[in-house]
Amino acid sequence: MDYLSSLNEPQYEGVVNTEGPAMIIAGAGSGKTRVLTYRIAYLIKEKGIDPFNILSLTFTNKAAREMRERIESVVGNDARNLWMGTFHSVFARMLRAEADRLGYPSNFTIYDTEDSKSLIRAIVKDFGLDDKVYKPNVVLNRISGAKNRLVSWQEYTTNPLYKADDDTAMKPEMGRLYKTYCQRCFKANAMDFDDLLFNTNVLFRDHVDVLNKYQHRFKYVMVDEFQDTNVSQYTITKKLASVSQNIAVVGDDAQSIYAFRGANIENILNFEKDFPDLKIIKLEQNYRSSQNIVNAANSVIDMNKSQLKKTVWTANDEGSKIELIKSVSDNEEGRFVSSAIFEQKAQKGYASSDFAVLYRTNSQSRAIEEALRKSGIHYKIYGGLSFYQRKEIKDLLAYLRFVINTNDEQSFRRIVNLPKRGVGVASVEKMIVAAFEHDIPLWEVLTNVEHFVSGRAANAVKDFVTLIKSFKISVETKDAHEAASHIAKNSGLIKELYDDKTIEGLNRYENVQELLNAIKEYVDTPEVEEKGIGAFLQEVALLTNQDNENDQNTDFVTLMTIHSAKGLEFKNVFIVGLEEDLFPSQMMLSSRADLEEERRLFYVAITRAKENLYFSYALSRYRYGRLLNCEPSRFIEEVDPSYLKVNTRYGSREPKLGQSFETPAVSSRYARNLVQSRKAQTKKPLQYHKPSPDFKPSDTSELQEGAKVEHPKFGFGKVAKMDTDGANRKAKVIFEDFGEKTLLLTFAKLRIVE
DNA sequence: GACTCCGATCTTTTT
DNA sequence: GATCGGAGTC
Repeated sequence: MDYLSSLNEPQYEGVVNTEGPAMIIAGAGSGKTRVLTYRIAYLIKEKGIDPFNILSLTFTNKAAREMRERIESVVGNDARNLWMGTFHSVFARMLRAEADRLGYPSNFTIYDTEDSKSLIRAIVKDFGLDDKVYKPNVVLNRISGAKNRLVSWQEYTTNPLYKADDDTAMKPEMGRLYKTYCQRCFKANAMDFDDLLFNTNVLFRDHVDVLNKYQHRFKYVMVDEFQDTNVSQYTITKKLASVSQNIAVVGDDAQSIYAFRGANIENILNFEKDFPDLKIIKLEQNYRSSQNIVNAANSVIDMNKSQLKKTVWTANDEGSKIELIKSVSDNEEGRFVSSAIFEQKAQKGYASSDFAVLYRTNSQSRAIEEALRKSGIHYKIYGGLSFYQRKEIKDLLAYLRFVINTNDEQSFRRIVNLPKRGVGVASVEKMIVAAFEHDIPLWEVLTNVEHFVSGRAANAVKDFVTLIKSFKISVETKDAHEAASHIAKNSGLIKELYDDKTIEGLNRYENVQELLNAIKEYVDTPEVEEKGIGAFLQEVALLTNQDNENDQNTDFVTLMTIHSAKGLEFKNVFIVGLEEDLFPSQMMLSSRADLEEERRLFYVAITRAKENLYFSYALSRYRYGRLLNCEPSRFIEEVDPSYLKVNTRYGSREPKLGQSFETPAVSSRYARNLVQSRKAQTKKPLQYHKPSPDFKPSDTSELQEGAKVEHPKFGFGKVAKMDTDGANRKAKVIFEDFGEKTLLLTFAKLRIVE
């Protein structure tokens, strides 16, 4: 019990109140991770609960790993059987076991965001829609938003509310895209990230016996960062806990910064409704930061209307005031930050690792990075492209994925002509369309390719199929590392990279070797029971950034976005780029709710600091290759001036405190500059047809072959062939200027000329 | 089918 | 400024 003695009163309550529903509202720096880990340790050690019956959910792999380590340090080996992980990894595992209930094979592929977007791009093209209107990003966000709110495509396409919404947004085909996207994922035996949660909900809804099984298995459920859960995630946990009622959620509404990806603060209110016997525990004492920092943070978050009542306080020293640094340019800002770090290290004996520079967008790291490098201060940038998103890594993984699941459309597209074997885009489209038209698996098309594609391409595909078949054999007989090495070598990927003697080529070659090493490491891990490629892919699909911990030098300044700094703390923190339109972000200013999310982000940034905090802004900054004028952020003046002081050592002119900066509501100099520079861009050649002045789409239900039609974008053409694909009627039209196009008549706006 | 050039786009992020 | 996809050319 000695580990419990270090807790304060509410923390102790949070640990020992294990029976019945509990909500722990944990202010910044109040020791919430500690409460969660001790709670699990308490369950195992003091209450004798089998770790097998405990489920603990987090949002990042890193958080899960850290928590597991901390629990292991208290309870030892018992922690091994805990179900602990991210929502996605835990329920992906569950779905693999129960996949047949949903009509999926257990070796289903997980599509990452890139796969999803590329599939959407393909569908938009198939439908003959304008990809300027239906941007992959926008479409995916819409689909993702629907799934996260548990709106199926069936509901989406029948509920007039969504239709009306999409019509106003001038995107009337969104429902169709959603439907087709789901169907094609299903056909490819693939789930995207949102499906992992959505389908878990479907599983629990339609298969009560499965739900029952897991309800009885998970007698204790815990959710970290509860403010970041979306409806889909919340519904899963609610259902799992509805029998035992032993559910504890931990979160802080003031630190909710992921609404943009579907997180729903309302869950906190719903939780009180769904579990009326709820015990609410508030952790309000901050152990992390100085009084000045805590007070300044409070003064900022008080500006937000929507928040739960909570008073974060600290018994720590008053500390020094926040220093405000003003610079002329982003480069000067970088120099000021690096010299401030240099001075502080020399004067106060800080290490480099005591400093963090936090910014709103990844692109801001450039100026800081340059300055630090010139001063010889070690630094590490977090974020940006992760190892598993690199092209060469995705290529090899696509081979592995395709060998495991030969209906994986996205992997197929990636590798069928890599290295070049003479299969062009046209043939690929033909084969994928054929799989749909005949309603057969993609692999069946490939093994009978001569019926669908002719000539050289067909022979190339035959060789490809033979190659994949040989890979299948090696996957069945070898462990993951041997099989992956075999595939990397015999696919020709390695050779292609090896032959590329440029620096980037060398890098790519090394990256592939590194991936193979990682697979070797995976195979050699004693706890891993399944050593095959399939098992490895399951692991890796849900992995992302913060993996490579093979850094020897541990003394470095941390550079990261505020989003990735959540959950971390540093002695000294610089918040840079405090400029209107950058932070708060221009994109976020369209609604009050969004401004409040930006403000919470600012709050998160402030509360990372333990001892010293610096605000910095520049009067000009390069963005998108253009030098733009900047105005100080409204957030600076929202901080109570009594906690601020101007740093007079830096900056050419003194910024004034307590005086309104006159921040414009929405449109600002940046926006104006951008609009003007867009206008100034040179003439854009008119490529597409201009519809006739009397253009009005005709009723195409009676459209005949041979009819002459006008398309608003492609101009005049003649209908060559009519076709049906399920419920969809298609017309193959040969346009005078744009050649052959297949149009979906349900969408295409056509005027029948004669 | 492969290569090259042009131009549109660009938040935050985890999975 | 850098990247990526599409269109145009051989």
